[in-house]
Amino acid sequence: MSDRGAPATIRDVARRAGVSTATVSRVLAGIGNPRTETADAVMAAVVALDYRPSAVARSLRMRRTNTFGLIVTDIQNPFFPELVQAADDAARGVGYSILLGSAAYDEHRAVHYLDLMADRRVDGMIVASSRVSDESWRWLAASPVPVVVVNAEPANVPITVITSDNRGGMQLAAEHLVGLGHRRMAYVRGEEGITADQPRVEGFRAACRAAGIPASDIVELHGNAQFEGGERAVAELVRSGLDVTAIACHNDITAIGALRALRAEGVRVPHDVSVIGCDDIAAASWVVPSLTTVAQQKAEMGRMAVERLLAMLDAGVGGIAPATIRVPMVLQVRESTGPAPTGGVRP
Amino acid sequence: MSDRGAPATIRDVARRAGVSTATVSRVLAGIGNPRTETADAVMAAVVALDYRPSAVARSLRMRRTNTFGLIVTDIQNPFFPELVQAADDAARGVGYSILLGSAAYDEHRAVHYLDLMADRRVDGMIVASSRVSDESWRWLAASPVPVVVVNAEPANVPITVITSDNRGGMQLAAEHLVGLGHRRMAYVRGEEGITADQPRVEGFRAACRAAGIPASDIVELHGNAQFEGGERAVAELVRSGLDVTAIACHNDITAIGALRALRAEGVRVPHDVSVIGCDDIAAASWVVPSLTTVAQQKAEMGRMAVERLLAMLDAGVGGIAPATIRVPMVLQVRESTGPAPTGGVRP
DNA sequence: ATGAAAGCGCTAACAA
DNA sequence: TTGTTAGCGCTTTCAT
Repeated sequence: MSDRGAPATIRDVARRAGVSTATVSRVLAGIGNPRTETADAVMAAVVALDYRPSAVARSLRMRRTNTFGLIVTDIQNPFFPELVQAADDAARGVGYSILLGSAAYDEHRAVHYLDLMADRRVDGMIVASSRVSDESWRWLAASPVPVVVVNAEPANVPITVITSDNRGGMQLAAEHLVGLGHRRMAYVRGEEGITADQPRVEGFRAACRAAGIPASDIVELHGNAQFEGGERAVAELVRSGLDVTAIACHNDITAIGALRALRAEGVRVPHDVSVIGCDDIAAASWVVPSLTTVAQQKAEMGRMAVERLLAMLDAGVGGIAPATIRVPMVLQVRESTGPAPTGGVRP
Repeated sequence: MSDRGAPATIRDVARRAGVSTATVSRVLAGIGNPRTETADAVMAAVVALDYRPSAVARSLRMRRTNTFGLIVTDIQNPFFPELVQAADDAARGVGYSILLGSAAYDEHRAVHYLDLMADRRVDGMIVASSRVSDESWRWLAASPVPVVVVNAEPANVPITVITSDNRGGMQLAAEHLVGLGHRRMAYVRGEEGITADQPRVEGFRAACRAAGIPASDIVELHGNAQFEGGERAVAELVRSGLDVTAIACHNDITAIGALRALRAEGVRVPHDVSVIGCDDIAAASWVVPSLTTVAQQKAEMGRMAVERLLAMLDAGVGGIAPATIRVPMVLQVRESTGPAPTGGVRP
């Protein structure tokens, strides 16, 4: 066998096969026309020694690591795992791996991973985190390694961005509700300053306006993009006696919090009030009633990010100009939305 | 500035500072007593060139990568992200990074990552996936790099294992239900062959037996550790008219499926029937009623796995004997369990 | 078709 | 205190 402490090196293989290291390298890479005899000897030695070429040494020599860095806002946020999986699939398919960093909503950690990935000489980076300082965005944009930003939109920085069409998505949501006859509605916003917050609420309002609904008929509530935020905001709304027939939420987690608050207050969904979310996380189809939502195409975005990176690598320096790609969202109708009741909230 | 194509190397720094590369290396590593003058010159050059030591070159030279591989069954399964985050936190704290692989329930992919991580010369591996062949387990156990297995129990292989006390956990669940007066109960099992399935159902039955409940009062149903499995199994149970006052489920996702089926059939939880899950995923507190469950200490396990790896590294070859560490589970009482009704399922 | 040798960027003896 | 030098394991000219 092999494993006597240190792993076998290419020299061990060469010696055992009675050839030079160059030949071993060539045979393994499928370069040139080695004599069958030679190739066989090499392969035999490889098997006998359980030889695995060191990716470390190869990276040093080749000046590429075949690795992409991927930084996400928070791997515990159910939005990200699907993106990560898709990116990894796409990368694996072309011989790349993903080095993952979860910033856990902390800017310092995001910076830590930025540094880490630079140190590790990743061949490209995907930054799917909005918790990044302007300074870091500029640093990234100026970096010689290809960078793709996902679901964040650094202002005034020339960098490639792939993002869901948040505005268009929430327009879809509003149109869906309006189509069901809703006119007096509430909108629970996400956290202040979060990238998607502004475009989403704007899209919602724009579609309402287009439908002839006065802006004053839309009441804005403040959530925090978390379960508790949605729960609290909607509980207060109900207790304050405001009568709306539909509630749109910044994201699914907020909407699920809203569902719970409505349930607690004895408001039936969708009979009395309709609820719509955004993102389409797994739990959206688990809750009762299951949540109508506008889905982000997470897998698609993960795949696109990797493909873009590969294209940039392929094109070399300055080959591909930074662009912003807006991925459409798609309406996912489930049980939590229905026709507007003719009376008020509590018939 | 710096970024003129290739990143600065230690030689660039040395030249600019007017010293040798060895001195740069020492100053940066804080070794020896460099003259202030020298140190200053080096640091100045480092800053000027935005020099970042190449982790690749360092790894080659040091024969360690400061990286741990972590393979999970499926990053999209809500159980894993918390484990991953905790492992990463623990690793980062001591200068290590985590190279993540999500096997997506596919044995081939698991093997792919095993190979990948061996090629990358990770300093240790955490395998949190039960979808690994016996052959791979043996290969891992024989590997010179430290390995810790999480939540899987390879048979007859000397390897370090950290696992939740599944048996004890489900005993807690049974005791909780029995304490509430339940005697006729159902248990929805997980997928056949899944590691935790057997111990969990055994623990449940053992506690029931200890409470004097005849085995025939416990009806076993077959799920698949997914939402649909729980939903289907429980829907059939209700329609077949079997009257139980409590349903224990292999995991939370199954239990959430069960909740939905009960709701659809008009069975009230916990008034008519109590439901208890296992794992404690985030969605357990989002559903209505929120789910009583037995929590796995995922973060704790992630942390322990890294600590163990570090200890093994520290101890050197054969320093620490393989052991199986069983982490206790903890009962998390929420809304889905309550006193057994005096009548049958439908009062 | 194959081998010798240089070198990727770093660290660690060993010298001075 | 600092410099010189020899690799770590691989790929790739350039010879042969």
